[in-house]
Amino acid sequence: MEASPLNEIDDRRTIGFLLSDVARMMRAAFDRRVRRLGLTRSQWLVLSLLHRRPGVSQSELAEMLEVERAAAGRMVDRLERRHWLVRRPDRLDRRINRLYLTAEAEAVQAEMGCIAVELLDDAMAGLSGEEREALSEMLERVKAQLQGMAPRPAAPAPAPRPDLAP
Amino acid sequence: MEASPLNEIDDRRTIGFLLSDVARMMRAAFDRRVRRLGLTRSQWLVLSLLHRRPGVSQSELAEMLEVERAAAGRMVDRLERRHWLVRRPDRLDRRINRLYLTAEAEAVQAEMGCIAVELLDDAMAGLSGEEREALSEMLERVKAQLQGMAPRPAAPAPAPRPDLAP
DNA sequence: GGGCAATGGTAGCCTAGGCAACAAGAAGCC
DNA sequence: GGCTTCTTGTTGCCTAGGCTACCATTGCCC
Repeated sequence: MEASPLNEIDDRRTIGFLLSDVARMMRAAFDRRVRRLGLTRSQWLVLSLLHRRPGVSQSELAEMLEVERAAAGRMVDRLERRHWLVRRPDRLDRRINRLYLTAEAEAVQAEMGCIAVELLDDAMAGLSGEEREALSEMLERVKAQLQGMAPRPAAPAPAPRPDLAP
Repeated sequence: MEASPLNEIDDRRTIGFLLSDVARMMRAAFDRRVRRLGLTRSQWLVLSLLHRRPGVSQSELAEMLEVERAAAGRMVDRLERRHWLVRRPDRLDRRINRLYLTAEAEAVQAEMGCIAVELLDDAMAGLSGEEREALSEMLERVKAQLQGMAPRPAAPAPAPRPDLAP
């Protein structure tokens, strides 16, 4: 690290900036490719999630997206306003909204998935298979580290992911 | 029946999601650590840039941040409103605003730099030096690839101007 | 039963960024 | 000179997300 030519900007080369740059550029590229469908990357993420788990609640959605409940709620607002999904009250617990895709959303969802895969392939074109493997493995480690640094809301439950099927 | 043998896309493990997750978490962690100073990560980025290049124009700033001019302009608005920087008109070109840090900003800038380095160190704690090197090298390659895919302002124009010169 | 804590969802305010349209100014070209 | 074109910056509208405070409902515990 002492070897870094610190005199000027090593800055933008720093992993932190690189990470945020790459993430932003990927989101932008995705949004650009799918704008004609009237959706964004984040919205597609919700759709694809709901496709595989119809009926989740907003809180569950938020947790799966790793996002605040408020943000998830607003996302649902936007998607509902455009008829990509519907909220339906839970029978037993009147606090809960259960979320279901509309037919059109189901139709579009798959197409978006293809686009996502294509984009990822394009973006990773410069990396070999092994490198991609290594990259995602390292990113997972970094993510785990960051999760450990996050402000744990309550219980630091170590392995609370047994089975969520009711 | 939490999908383990699921042929569906690995979802959250996919490099794309990992990237955006990690980037978001790093930004969040940074913001959390420096909120007491009244700044965010993005704002600090501007400050540190202006520290080393006082007098840049907004367009130059936008370019260095790799962000739209509008976004940069609003960032400058916020920072000016809180007296972290000042706009000063260029003598020769009345379109241009030149940007300069205030004294307080200069003072804070360094401290934030330390926090950034600390955070990065924490986040990367699980990676060896070589791995960090490899990671940033790969990210740079991905970024270059994405830049190549971006809508180049110059060339790709399909000549939407059917020659209006008489 | 009744009270209190936890949970689910919403609304308000904030930063951050994209895209598009525009005004003012500067530059280039007759 | 004047006309056209490019640049710089701003504004408006949009998504996206964080944080806080708040309401309604549920559950828990006594």
